[in-house]
Amino acid sequence: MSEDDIPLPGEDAALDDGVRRRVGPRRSEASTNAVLIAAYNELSEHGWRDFSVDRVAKTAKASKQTIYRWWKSAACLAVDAALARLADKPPVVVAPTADVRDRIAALIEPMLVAVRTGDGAHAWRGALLAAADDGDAGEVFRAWFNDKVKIPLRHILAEQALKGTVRRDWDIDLATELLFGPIWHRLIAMRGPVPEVYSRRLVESVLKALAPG
Amino acid sequence: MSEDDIPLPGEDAALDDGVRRRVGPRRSEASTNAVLIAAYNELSEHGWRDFSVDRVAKTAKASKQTIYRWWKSAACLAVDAALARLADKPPVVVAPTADVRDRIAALIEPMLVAVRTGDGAHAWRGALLAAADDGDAGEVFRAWFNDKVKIPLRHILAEQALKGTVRRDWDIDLATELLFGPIWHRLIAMRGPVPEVYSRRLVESVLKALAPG
Amino acid sequence: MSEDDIPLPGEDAALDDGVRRRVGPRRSEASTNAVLIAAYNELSEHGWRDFSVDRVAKTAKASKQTIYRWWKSAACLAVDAALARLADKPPVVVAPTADVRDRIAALIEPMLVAVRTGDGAHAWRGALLAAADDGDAGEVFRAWFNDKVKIPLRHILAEQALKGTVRRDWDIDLATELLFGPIWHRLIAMRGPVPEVYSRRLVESVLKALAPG
Amino acid sequence: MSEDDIPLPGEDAALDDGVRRRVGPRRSEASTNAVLIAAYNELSEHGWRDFSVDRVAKTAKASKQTIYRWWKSAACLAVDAALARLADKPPVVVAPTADVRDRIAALIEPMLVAVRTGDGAHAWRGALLAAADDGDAGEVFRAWFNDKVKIPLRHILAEQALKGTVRRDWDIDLATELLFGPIWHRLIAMRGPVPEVYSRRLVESVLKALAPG
DNA sequence: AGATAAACGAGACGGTACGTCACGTCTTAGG
DNA sequence: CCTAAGACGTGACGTACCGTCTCGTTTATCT
Repeated sequence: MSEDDIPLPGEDAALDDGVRRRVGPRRSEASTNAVLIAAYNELSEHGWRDFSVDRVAKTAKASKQTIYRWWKSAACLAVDAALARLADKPPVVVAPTADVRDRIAALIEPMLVAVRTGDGAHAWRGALLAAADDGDAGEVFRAWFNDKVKIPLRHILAEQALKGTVRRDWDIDLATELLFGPIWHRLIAMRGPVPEVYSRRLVESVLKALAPG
Repeated sequence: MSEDDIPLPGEDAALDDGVRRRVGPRRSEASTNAVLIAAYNELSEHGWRDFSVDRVAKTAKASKQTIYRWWKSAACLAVDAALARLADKPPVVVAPTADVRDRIAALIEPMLVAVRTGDGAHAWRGALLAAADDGDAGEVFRAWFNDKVKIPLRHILAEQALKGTVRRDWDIDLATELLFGPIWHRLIAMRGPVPEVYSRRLVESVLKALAPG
Repeated sequence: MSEDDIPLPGEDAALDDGVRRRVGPRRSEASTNAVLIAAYNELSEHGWRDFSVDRVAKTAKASKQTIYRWWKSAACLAVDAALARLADKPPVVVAPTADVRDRIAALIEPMLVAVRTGDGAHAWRGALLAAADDGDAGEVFRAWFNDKVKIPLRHILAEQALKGTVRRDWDIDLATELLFGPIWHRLIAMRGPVPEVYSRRLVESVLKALAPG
Repeated sequence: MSEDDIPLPGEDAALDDGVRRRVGPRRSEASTNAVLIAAYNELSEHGWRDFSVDRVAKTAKASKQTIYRWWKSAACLAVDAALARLADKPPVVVAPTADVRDRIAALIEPMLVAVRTGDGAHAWRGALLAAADDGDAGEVFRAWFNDKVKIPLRHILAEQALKGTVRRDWDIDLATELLFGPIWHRLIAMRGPVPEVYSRRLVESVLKALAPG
């Protein structure tokens, strides 16, 4: 969300000639980070319905103006905060030659790790609710989901279909739903944590559902 | 939620002998219904985060006190409103001798029908978010879910396990997650409607995941 | 207030002939007293603005219906409660042949005694405010004031005017104001208690203001 | 009340050196005035018990938050509103060499003028009740009373005592009570207006009570 | 002895207001 | 031009009372 509007310091917009584009200070990285961290904690402590921008501003020692300048809505901030926390972790790298089960598991692993702890579950539940409540926030979430899950999964399944381990009329929507739906069920509908040894089962059920024949 | 506290008029608590129960006016059925309907509409129009008890009270021509008297929280009211709407519809009846696929489909059909329309999807999305946000509301939802889905499904799967069409170590949690998770994914994460021809696919993936061998 | 509407038990309305007047139970004396006491305490604890009929009903174990049946408004109840407490005390009796100073002092003494204690001051302040706020309650108070103060004082002053110790054009309003105004000033404007040795001073200033010449 | 907390625009706090005091917007003068006027009207229309901050906010087009930010309580606002109205009028100026009767009369004249009209009487009755009901509001009123009445009167009486027209053991409390008590009696206890030609009589009774001998 | 009617306790009801909190916008002064 | 601070109008929160009402019980009088 935020990164799309105005470049963070460092990754300044390319200016073709010597013409100056903007004067004055750029977006403050310190402030941005403080807000994201405060928002994440706000989510994990107060959930989505009681998520308060006022409180985030106060704990981040940022002004509300600053928050509203860079995020469209509280919901966008909430989703951004959860995604930013996810992006902080080192990515799970799996060789393209690895077992298909491991490669699919790598797509859900980061989220599963994130919601393992109580705080993480609370925060992610809140972010999900924000994405469900608000159109813009929903788009932010779905853009991430498309990028990090749907497209990679599509590649994997296309490959497997060629190898014959996946039926020819495989459906990417069915696959993603079977992979993530159970997580949402645990997180949202059951309001519980997501158990540790879980990813294998999810991968298994996807592969069974997509198995040829 | 509401029905548990004080009986609605008509379904008065059985009194064995002449023992007096309560004096004074009973809970107003008209008011209860008006509130439930108004809450349902509020959910479908404003979603969960902007769900306003003030507005519900105003449109139902009820006082907020009356609402808070009978529902623990706005979230409980939201969930109750969605469940009440569901309970209004004639239940899907399937003979115990029917095909297992039809019997399982009957468990998800009411919800699928409810979220088919735009309003229904909005309202149920809101109710789900409410159940996710609030502990009490979550319990109301899970009690319903247990009653109407989990227990019936357990019966069916136990039967099938005896027949050998379902593996012996079947897991009721896996089954419910595979049945409903995809619906939550569509409704919450994708913020979209749930497609018409869907229930067969859900049933199929469950049966595949639970198939013996 | 209350006594005017329906007779208390015992002082039943005279019925000329054998014609039936009313059936059923009469006004409950126990309930009436409990309400008056509870109202007095309510006044002394919560003042007038936070005087709550609900609370009075609860502490008197009376129903609100019963209260509203016998008193026009909360203000009337408040004034009635204070006056009833005053009427409980044995009246100050002074012989008509006593010194004029003592006879006038006897008119203010009961009130001065009542507001000597902290509770009494609170309660009477509340009752005064109620009488000031509400027309009906004001009438109740003024009726009492007229009965117990103004008329007796008028008698005394008329006598004294004949004797020549009071100017011929004496003004009953001036007299009552000088007698009670200072009490209101202490009670209302200064929010304080009324000092012990006070009545002599009040009487003195009245007599000085009304002295002939 | 209000003026003490944060300076109104214009009367900014003196800053000795270049030290910064506060950033951000200052208290809105327009809003303050609108609230005071609305509160005065609210008092005169609804009295004290039915004084509604909601209504004041609505008619002043101000938010309740703004009201509670600058006034401790509804009672404080009520007293402030009446005092502000009084302060608007040009003060009654009397030369220190004028007749003592006129100088004392000047102390009660503004209030007498204020309560001459029906609206004024209603509003001031309300303000008095507010000051009687609430400790903080009482202090605001008494501070004003001390400033504008008690201290000036003390000066006058001290002078007169030296001249011998007032007894040596004069009592400032007795004096103020005799001056204002009758006004409260009319306003509060009798719920009536205060008659036009009144101030002379009040002054007279004070001087008589304090006369030497 | 019923039957009748009123008073009672309890408390639900539609309202209004409370005092607080958060929203998103706007204003000020510093860097 | 960004930032922190924070005042502003708007409106919702959950609670407390208002005065009216509806219950089922109790009590007193009349047939």
